[in-house]
Amino acid sequence: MPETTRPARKPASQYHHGDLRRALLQEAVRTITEDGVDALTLREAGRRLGVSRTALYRHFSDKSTLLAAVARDGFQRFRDDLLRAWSEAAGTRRGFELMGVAYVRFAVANPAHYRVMFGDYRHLCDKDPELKADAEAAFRVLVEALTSMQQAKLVRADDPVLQAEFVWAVVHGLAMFAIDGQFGPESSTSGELAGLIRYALQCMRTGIGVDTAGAAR
Amino acid sequence: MPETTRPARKPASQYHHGDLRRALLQEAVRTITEDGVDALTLREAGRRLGVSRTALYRHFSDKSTLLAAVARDGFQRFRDDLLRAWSEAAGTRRGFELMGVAYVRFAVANPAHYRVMFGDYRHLCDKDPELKADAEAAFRVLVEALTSMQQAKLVRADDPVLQAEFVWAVVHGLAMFAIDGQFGPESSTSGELAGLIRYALQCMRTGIGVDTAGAAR
DNA sequence: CGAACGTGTTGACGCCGTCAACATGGAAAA
DNA sequence: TTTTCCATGTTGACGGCGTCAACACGTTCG
Repeated sequence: MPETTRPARKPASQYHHGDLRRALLQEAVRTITEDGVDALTLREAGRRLGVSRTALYRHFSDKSTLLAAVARDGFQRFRDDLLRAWSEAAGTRRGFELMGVAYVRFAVANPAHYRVMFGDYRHLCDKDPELKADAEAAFRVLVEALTSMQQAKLVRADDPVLQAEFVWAVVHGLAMFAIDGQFGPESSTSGELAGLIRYALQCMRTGIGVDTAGAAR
Repeated sequence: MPETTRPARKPASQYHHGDLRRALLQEAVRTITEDGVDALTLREAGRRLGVSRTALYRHFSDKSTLLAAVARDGFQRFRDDLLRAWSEAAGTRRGFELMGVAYVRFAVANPAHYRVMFGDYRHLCDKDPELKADAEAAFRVLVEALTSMQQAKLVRADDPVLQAEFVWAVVHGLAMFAIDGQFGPESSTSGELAGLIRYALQCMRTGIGVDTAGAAR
């Protein structure tokens, strides 16, 4: 009758929650996504889960460790999204663009979560060393996509890490525009944003493409 | 001493501070730069200035309004830096690159301040509408530089705002790398960073330059 | 002179993160 | 089986925080 693994049971007595760590992480992500990171409160999270205010300390050493876990969760979902988009047309220019769109879409759909991931990355890494591995795993999707495109002669055969860092910079910047609206004089109509994305993709393609004169300097 | 429940008060000479608003802003910038935004406390700021914990409320409506003022201050210095770098060789490719370097240098020199500026831009704009104007003024430096380079036929004559947004995205991404270290496998030796910057500048130049085949799509 | 007002002060409130001490109950050891 | 142990959850307490209300001071202007 039990569903999953052995520790999965919460009978009459709810003294032990079952998987409080997971529930706390999930609740934190929900709160951050819905109301922003400032709205995240250990006490309130406990309240919502029907658990006391300090129960959390059995699973996270303090608040910023919880935040680091939120960031890790973000990088994992993020990597999944990128990978899914890429594998929809892997090895092609279209797959690459799908990945770019998936990137911006993630940031737009989870702006607060995205900000946690990149807002104080260094400090969070100190709190949970595994965060770095998750972040790098997401980044590696991009590096490997570029590597395979290099083999297909779709982009110039530069150092793929450098190339990936450049591409990341562009797409991250686009994501920030999408999240924050723009500095530019006027409206943030979604058409504007789409135009910017198209333009940036074109510049990027020209910048790293093979169909271009090589490198000076 | 007369007797009317009179607690110790400051000497009359210091009762009015003179320019408390400016001092508070300056102190907030200092704290954020030295110890990060989480270390900023209204009470502590008051303490450091020898002023009571609520004196601040005569000059800022709440804490995030103070933060918005910090961001404005940042955008103003930022604009100055960009403008100074550009005018060192205005109208030339070199001036443009100097500007890029100045951008990253600002972010590296003031990482926490930089994060306040871009961390929750939208929310801060709600708190102080003039922030938007300051941010746009900084952005305009870039737009105007590109415009003048278009006239000199140093870059392609695309919509200068779109072009500036693309360039901003690249440089902002580089700045994030510089602040956070990288995701990439290895160390963030300053040589690594310099290499990335050089590579990105080259890609960017190819991407927006005139010496390239025009636009597809 | 006195009233009004901008500026700075104290007191109080409720919320927060965190620590220490205690309670509980399932699993391992006896 | 019974006993012990330990991971997990609870209550109490502490100091710090942002903010509001009420009050004090000193300048300025009628």
